[in-house]
Amino acid sequence: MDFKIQSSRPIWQQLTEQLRQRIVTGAYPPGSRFPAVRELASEAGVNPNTMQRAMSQLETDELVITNRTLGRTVTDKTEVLEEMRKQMARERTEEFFGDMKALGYDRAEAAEMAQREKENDHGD
Amino acid sequence: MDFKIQSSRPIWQQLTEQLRQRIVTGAYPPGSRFPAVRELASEAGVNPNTMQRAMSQLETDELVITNRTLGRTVTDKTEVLEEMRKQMARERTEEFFGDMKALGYDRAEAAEMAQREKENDHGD
DNA sequence: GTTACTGTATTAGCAGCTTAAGACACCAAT
DNA sequence: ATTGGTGTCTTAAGCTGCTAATACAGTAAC
Repeated sequence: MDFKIQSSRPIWQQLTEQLRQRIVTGAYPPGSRFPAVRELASEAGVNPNTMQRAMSQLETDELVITNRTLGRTVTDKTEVLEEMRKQMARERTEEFFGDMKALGYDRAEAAEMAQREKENDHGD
Repeated sequence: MDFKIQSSRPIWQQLTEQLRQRIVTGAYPPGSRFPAVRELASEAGVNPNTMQRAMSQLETDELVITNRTLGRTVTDKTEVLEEMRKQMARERTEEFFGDMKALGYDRAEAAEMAQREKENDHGD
């Protein structure tokens, strides 16, 4: 799974979001070693400074623990991870309702649309 | 309904989106006079140049017609408006599925989550 | 003709994001 | 002791977005 960057938003914010997703979905297993700044910067094709800024946010979320000279480790508190994952899903869903409301669809109509569209295979 | 601006994205893009939403939902009725650049800039609290940039996008969408010195008019093609509204709704729904997929939810689980969350009243 | 309102264009300056190129302190392995 | 890998910090440069202030051309009302 590559990093997907679009130009309209700050890169470091997009990287933070996608790193968060990788962690809560187990792409970087709980308790395991987290990749180095320079390594992920190379993978994403961005400057190490930019990746550094993205990573520093993960600490605030308590998703990683930083040992100044030893690298980072993914948290091993699986309850925190699962709770964060559910919370992010709820936020996305509320954003969806909010966007649909701006288009004139109430919550029931929005949910119905999701039910209808889920069948249409938009496989990448 | 006020304009809602967040700092992380270009203001003119956010304004364009919200103007589009207003038009397709009939907040500015089909065929009616569209507000002036300086007027909407004042309402949104942004520079006229920024609002100008946002409005110029609406012309590409054929949602407004610009008469160089007479102001702008909302299109009277209601079929275009309704089709655009449905298209925007489908796009939002697909974005929702995409975001949820990144969190480990397939399309069925995402739709189910929308069904479950739609009852919770998050009234503003 | 004068006034007031349109959209549009120009110039300048400021702030934030990103990159580039380093440098430093700390730790582990050899 | 040396080497290599950590996170972190600094400085400079370039780009884009946004604001501010101003100007211009066309139209309508009087």
